[in-house]
Amino acid sequence: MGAVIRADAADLPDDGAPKTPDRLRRRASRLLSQLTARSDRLINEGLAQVDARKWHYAVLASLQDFGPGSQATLSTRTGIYRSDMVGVLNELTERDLVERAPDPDDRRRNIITISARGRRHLRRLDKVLDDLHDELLAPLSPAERDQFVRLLTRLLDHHTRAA
Amino acid sequence: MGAVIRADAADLPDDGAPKTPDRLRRRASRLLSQLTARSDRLINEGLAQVDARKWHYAVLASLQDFGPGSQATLSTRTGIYRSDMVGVLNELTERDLVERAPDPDDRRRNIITISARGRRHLRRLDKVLDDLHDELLAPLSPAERDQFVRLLTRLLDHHTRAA
DNA sequence: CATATATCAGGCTGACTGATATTC
DNA sequence: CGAATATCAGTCAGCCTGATATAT
Repeated sequence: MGAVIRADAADLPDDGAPKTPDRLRRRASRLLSQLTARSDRLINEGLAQVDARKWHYAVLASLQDFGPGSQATLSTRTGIYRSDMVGVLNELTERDLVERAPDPDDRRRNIITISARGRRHLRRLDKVLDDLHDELLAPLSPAERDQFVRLLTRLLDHHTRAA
Repeated sequence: MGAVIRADAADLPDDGAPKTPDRLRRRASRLLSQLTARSDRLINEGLAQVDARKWHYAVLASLQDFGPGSQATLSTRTGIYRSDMVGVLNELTERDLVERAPDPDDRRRNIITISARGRRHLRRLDKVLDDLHDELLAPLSPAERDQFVRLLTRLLDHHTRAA
């Protein structure tokens, strides 16, 4: 056999294709959104089993760790949009996990307080979330999980401050 | 002064609150979804300036790197849902970036092919995306960016195979 | 007056489900 | 017949904008 005839696309003038065609798999933005989709589904399904949603956790933990606050305060603390906060608090008050009372000093505000039931519920949610995150981060060693969280935090901080 | 009176919440019996109240900031799932929101916005806005969306990139890159394929094939290659693929391909054909032709061998199928214009457009998109990812990953060193991508990939692989 | 707060109505994107007609 | 394909209709959550009424 003489010279091999090479006619496949890989030998045509490079028209922008990388040698290893994994640009689709290596784009951080794509990895992020795909992984987040899985993560969200995992967390949502897990929390649904204890009649909760991730917003519930965010609000309850914020109240427990930083004390009562107005809806606007909670909004910035949790990252939930002010317009979506109403619905979340409706769900939480329905379940008697928080109390929503008008602020006597500033009657524009509501003051949101966590209830005893809310504190109990929060402890439960923290356990559930620990397990779910164990599942989410299963392939990583403890050190790698730390590293991962640190990298995410640095990126997020950069993009929240810069905004 | 005798014994200090400690009455603030930090000294009450621990009711589930960690000593450092950063559970909200440390949950990988929350970091992921918040960072992804920023990332998606960044990418979408950047691509919008060249009349593109991220699905466009996914389809074009998949065609360029793996060759023509049916819509079902593209769907699995890109992660775009079969039901959403129709609309994406409509946008791409409108712009003459791909061609959609019935498969003579199996008339259920359409065969999607990238056009010369599509290849040019893809090169442009790759440059735009390089810049956008530079912005997205700005706070990380090259080694850290690699590490980040590797961690994301391992997690995503784990959760896609397991599914 | 401008500002802040809570609320409501709605848009847009992305992920996903289910049904249907056509073809294999 | 069952299975695959492309298409369409529509749900749902998350993020976000804008308007409004009320109070500061």
